[in-house]
Amino acid sequence: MPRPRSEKIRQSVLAAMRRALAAEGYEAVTIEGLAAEAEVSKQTIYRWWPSKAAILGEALLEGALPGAADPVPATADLSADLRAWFTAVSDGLAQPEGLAVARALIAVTTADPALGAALNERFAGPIAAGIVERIDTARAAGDVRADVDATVLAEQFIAVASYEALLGRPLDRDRVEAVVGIVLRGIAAG
Amino acid sequence: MPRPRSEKIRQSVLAAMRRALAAEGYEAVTIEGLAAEAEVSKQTIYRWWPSKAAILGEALLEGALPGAADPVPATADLSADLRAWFTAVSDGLAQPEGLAVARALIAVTTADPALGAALNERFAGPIAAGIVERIDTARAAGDVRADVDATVLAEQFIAVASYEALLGRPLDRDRVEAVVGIVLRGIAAG
Amino acid sequence: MPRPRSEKIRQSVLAAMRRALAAEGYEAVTIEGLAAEAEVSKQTIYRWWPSKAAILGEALLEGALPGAADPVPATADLSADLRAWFTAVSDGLAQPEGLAVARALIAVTTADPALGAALNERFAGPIAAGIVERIDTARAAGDVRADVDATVLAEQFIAVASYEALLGRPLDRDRVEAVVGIVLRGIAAG
Amino acid sequence: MPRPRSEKIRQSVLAAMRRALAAEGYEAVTIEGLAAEAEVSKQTIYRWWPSKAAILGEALLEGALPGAADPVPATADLSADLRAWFTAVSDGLAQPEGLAVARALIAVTTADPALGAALNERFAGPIAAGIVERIDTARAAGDVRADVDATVLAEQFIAVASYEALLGRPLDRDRVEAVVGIVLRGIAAG
DNA sequence: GGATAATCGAGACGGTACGTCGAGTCTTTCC
DNA sequence: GGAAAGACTCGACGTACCGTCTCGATTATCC
Repeated sequence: MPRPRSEKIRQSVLAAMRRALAAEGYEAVTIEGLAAEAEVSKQTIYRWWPSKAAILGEALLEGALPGAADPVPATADLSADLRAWFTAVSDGLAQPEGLAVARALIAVTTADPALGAALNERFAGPIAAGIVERIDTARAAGDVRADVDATVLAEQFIAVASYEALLGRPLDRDRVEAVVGIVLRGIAAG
Repeated sequence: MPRPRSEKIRQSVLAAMRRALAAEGYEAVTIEGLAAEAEVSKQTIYRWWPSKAAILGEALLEGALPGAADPVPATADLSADLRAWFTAVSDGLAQPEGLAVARALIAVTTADPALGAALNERFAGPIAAGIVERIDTARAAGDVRADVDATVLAEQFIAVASYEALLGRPLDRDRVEAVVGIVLRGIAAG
Repeated sequence: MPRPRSEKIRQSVLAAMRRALAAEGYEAVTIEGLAAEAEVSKQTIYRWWPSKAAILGEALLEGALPGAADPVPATADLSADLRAWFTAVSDGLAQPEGLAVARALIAVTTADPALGAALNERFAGPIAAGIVERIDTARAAGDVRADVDATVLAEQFIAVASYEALLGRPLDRDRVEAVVGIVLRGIAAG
Repeated sequence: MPRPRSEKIRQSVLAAMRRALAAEGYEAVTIEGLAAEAEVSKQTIYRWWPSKAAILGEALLEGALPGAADPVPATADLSADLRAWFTAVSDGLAQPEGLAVARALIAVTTADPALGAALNERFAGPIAAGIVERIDTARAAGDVRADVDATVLAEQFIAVASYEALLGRPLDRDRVEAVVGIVLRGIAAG
């Protein structure tokens, strides 16, 4: 009997969050401002989301996520694949929205580590999984040493990307090359 | 001619910042709370520091900084040296204060990228320099490939440490081992 | 649609103002103190009143006002009537609250002449009107000279009362007698 | 042996007070502003004056005081004399500085009745004395009834002037005429 | 002609209040 | 019952003056 939650409202709040994120940065976003921007009452926001961070999480889940949208290619050439993928990620972080989103994710995590960890799991998890899978394929093909921990490696890429986003200093071609080069040699089969 | 600035007050504010950081996290720190904790008037804080972040910066410059206090050893064994250093850094981030400080640094950077970059330069810079120096020594000794960019490598370590601090998931022995292992093989001479 | 303004809060702020006025005097009244005393948030006060003076004005409009409560009697004896009325006014100013209110009115006026003039119009106006009316009646009865400006006369009484309130030196019987005596003779019909 | 108090400084503070009074009104005057304006240190002000009001008092004692500078004329015509004097007083209150000074006096009194009473005694006293003297002369000449209390009468004039200053509505020719007319008839000998 | 002692400028300092902002919660009315 | 509108409490913001407190640096006097 009760009136169902309005999907339109939900979308307009998430959209407002995405816009605000790019425009002012996560810390500067206020629930009040979001409500005004989305033409929704504060109460409605508080009814459906427990925190600003939760809105961010939902907004990211539904919007384009830099990195998430970049699946690791799987040609026969591991080196070229990683290079291509990492380049795509860097390009994503070079876009204003991509940078804003990544930073927002970092900001949330410093404020609420538990939630941050959950969000991270949600977003970085699949990315890491993609890399691990690609490495495993390469290992099966004999291109990668048997004792390499693919998880550690995936995290290394993610850490570098995250750090560069934090500093707002996206990696250029050369640095991508250098990072991939070092790591690849580190894991290449004897 | 006027009464000189009180060094005692300065120290007590910085100490209050360090205590608050460990106890509540950077975002939860309040100028008002700081003033109360340091038994100093708000006005005095506003007179000498332009922002919460500036206090943090100064507090870090004068207090123990995790990582900064850990110089890279320089024995004949590059592998052992990096392992020892990175272990020390990880241990620093496993301490509550070390973790709090690192997270605070990250939080500041998301809120004010320019200032964050400056602080980062100030703190991460010397650390990176230490690593670069160690690598160069190793290169001179023929242990490292000539074409390796030591700067990229240093940043890789810092990025990993930073990312782990962000997630509050300090590296254990095995992960340190894995990271150093991969990187080392990646740069090892022929 | 929104929740309506709370009348209870409004009353409790006005009451706090009246209490504070009598206890400490207008200048010593603080918005912060008012909020605490009325158990209301500062924000709520700022939402509804633009200034301390505005609260005072409203408080007076609704509370007992010395002088306002004393209508000019209208027996056949003009002299007795004015004497009785002016005695009542003096008695009002001899009460602590009456004195506090009168002084507050004066204090507001020195700080914000425009507002003060408005308040004065609001409070002194009706009083003056009462006197003017009584004089006109007397004039019709042939007790007062035709050329007397009743307005000037009314203001003379009010000015004396105001001045005595300012100095906190309420008029005693004899002075009331003297003032009324002089004025009455001055206006008596030939 | 010690260096004596600087008269120059004293004067410059008093001058600053007079200027500030006319420019912003008594309540808006701050010790800090006074110090800046007079190019004197706060400490020096606090050394020599216990309060803002004390500075005002001293400034008035030495500066031109409206009314104080207007002695009651003493020709043979009491009516003309009072008219002339009260006109002069009204004119003084019509000047910006005169008005500012009178209002400042009133403001001080509402804030600190005791000090206000003292200042009033100091300033209004001589004026009242002048009127009383003139009335007494007139009485001796048989122009004024024997039973008239000259003090009450003097205060009546002062009260009217004060009230008009408070409201910032200086008396014009006609009102001066009306006030003096009523009072004079009220005290005229049989 | 120094020594000396209070004056003075500058401004640091602990307070108190200012007026504003946003976080969350609550209440009313409309749909 | 969902939603808009906005009243309400709370806590922090950054600012302005208050009155007190050091600090040199600067004079007048008096030996």
